[in-house]
Amino acid sequence: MSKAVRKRRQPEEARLEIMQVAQRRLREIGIGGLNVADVAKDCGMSHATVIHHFGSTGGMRRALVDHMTDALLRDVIRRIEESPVPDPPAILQSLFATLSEGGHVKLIAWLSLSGDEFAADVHGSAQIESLFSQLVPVVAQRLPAGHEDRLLAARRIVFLTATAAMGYGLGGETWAQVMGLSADEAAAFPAWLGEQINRMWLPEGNS
Amino acid sequence: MSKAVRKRRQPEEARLEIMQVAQRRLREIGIGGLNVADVAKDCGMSHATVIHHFGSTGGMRRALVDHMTDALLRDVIRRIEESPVPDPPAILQSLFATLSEGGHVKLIAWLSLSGDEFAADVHGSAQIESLFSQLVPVVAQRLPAGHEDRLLAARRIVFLTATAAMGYGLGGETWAQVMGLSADEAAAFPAWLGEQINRMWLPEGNS
DNA sequence: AGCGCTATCTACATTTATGTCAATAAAAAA
DNA sequence: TTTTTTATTGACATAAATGTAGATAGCGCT
Repeated sequence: MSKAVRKRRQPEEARLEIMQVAQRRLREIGIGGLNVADVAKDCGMSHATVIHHFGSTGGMRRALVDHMTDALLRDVIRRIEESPVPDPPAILQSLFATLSEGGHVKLIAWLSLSGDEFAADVHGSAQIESLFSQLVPVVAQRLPAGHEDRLLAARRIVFLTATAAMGYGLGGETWAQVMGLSADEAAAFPAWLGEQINRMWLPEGNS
Repeated sequence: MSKAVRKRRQPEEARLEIMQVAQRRLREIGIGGLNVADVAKDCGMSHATVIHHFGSTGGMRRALVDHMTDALLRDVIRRIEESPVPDPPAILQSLFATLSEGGHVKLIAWLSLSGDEFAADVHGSAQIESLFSQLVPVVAQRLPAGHEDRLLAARRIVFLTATAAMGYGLGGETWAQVMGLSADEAAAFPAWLGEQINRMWLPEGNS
């Protein structure tokens, strides 16, 4: 056995690479892919190095939750901010697209299946709360006077968008297949949902 | 150490008890709760017994996927069948409630995070496909002529109900909190969604 | 060039999880 | 009762994952 050539990184670099590899493995392999040995191998380093940087396997996983939470947050914020300012339909479509994207849904699913393992880790909620507290009024402004409580209605619309996006990202293909939607039709679902939400901007009544 | 008093069960009984305990552990502890040693301890038996009945840890987990898939299927079918026959809103509310319920969402999340581990295990899809192929027309019949393709619209409505339910069950509380919905308001979300879907039965147009 | 720091490595130790086996006991059958 | 069957068990064996420690080598600094 010849001695391995060492690739020495800056600590931040190494941590980042490990996080990226781990995230990819969570997406492609699942939770079973998150052991130090295999993550390290994928990074081309020894598992001792991973432990050096994160202290333990649990440390690595907690760091990954943080990393992915930050990424989710950043994506939501970025996609919302770069959309034309007062255009709720576009904003909601962005939100849907962002949340249903593979990696983010895996994070949510992982958290929901991890018991209390990462209980204290939903930090950043302050940031995202302030984001939504800005977003909700924008949506509310477009609602007609017919709604008795426009703020509540806006919250519900955003909430619907978020839940549908997560469900869509989680088991969308499977359920689409089961209930007879073609792949194309399933892919068109977000746009259709957008239209339906648009209809909520119309006055209520006329049964 | 006194010898343990053995409780001898019928094999079916033992398997069922193990499945129930494992299912509860998946709900309450997460994937980490699905090792033979701890499941066995919760059942009050030795881990060798669990292996005797399922062959291996993987065997136990595969059996659990089957067990929970069957339960999901049974619940969906039962709740739909016991609702007043041609009442789409009630049926969709039932579907939502069933799918968003804790245990079932955990199954879906687990499958989505398990890579190919249970690839060949979505059996029963024949049953559930036939179920939805009956359900969709019932929904479609209530749609107004305004819809160019009522069957497609019905599929989308059912699909929306299913995806929203899963997202709601998966991360509902968290997102509700983040976007400023009170617990009560979040709990009222399914009913609100039902109303919105009802509005889809109204004629389109009048922008 | 020489020095210090530390990221990285290999090799080992430890812990945890899984799987095996022969003995045993509970229940059914004879 | 005796026999047969097999669910159950404890003790052991093995495998897999995690963690530890000392040595080393890459890189910045002087």
